[in-house]
Amino acid sequence: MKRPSSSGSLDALISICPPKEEKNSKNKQVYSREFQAMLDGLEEEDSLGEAGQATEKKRRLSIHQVKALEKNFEVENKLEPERKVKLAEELGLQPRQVAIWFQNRRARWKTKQLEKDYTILKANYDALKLDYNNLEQEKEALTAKLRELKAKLKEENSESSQSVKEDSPKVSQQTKDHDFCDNDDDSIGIVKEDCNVNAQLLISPASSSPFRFNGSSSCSDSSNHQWFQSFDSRMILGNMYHPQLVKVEEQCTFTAEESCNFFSVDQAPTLQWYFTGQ
DNA sequence: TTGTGTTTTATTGCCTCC
DNA sequence: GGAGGCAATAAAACACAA
Repeated sequence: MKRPSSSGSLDALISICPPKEEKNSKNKQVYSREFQAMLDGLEEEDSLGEAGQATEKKRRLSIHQVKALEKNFEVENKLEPERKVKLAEELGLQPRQVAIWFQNRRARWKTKQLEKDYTILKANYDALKLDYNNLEQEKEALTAKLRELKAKLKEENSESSQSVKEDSPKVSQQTKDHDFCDNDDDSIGIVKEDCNVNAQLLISPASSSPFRFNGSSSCSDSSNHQWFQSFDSRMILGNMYHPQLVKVEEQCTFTAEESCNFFSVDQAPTLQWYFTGQ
């Protein structure tokens, strides 16, 4: 027994021959109370040897005892000394047995609690993972869309520049003068006033958080990178969107020339395939 | 019936608190 | 220093398939 130096030694001796307990919990359920009491009496006699000596045998608590202990555990999972003694008296157990039962019960409860916590954490993790996967898919879809748009833009640019060259070299020169991205500070000033884009972007319905961009974005900087940043910030703030998207867009780099042509005053209408007419 | 895995009861050793 | 809590573990009791 634990701590034999203290009161444990007496408890140890007594607990070797615990009071009335059924040998088999099944018996308790099968027989009547009176008959069971008789059986218990016989068992108790059995547990004491012929000379009344204690035979060391571990015994399970009766269903009744366990139920009572469970009830008490529900009320308070720790035992004050008075409660322990009272409970022990009520159930015909040694206070030490009650204490041990509570101790073991607390250990079981803790294990179950850990399992519960693990289940909850795992569910959260799975949900997050699913969300992440959806975002990844969304990211890929957007990247593909961007690539497609860039290709179309390039195509349009090459076509229009060819036709302009053929029609009038003077107009071509004018276009060049107003070009947004000639790295000239003055030209940027012009673009600031004129460059205004109304775009509507529809994201695939498979998206976990489908959003609709309906933006009017003014170019405030010659850097295409920064333009995309402000563009995305609006989307994120307006749609509670995830930050990953910002990263995606930041990674999708237009070359300086591409972005310049994109916002060239003269070439704004070349995005007609992209606008919805709103 | 028996082997094996699980559950329950009890012990041990260490730690903290008063 | 004693009381009590906890983790780890032993051992008995139990459940169950083969």
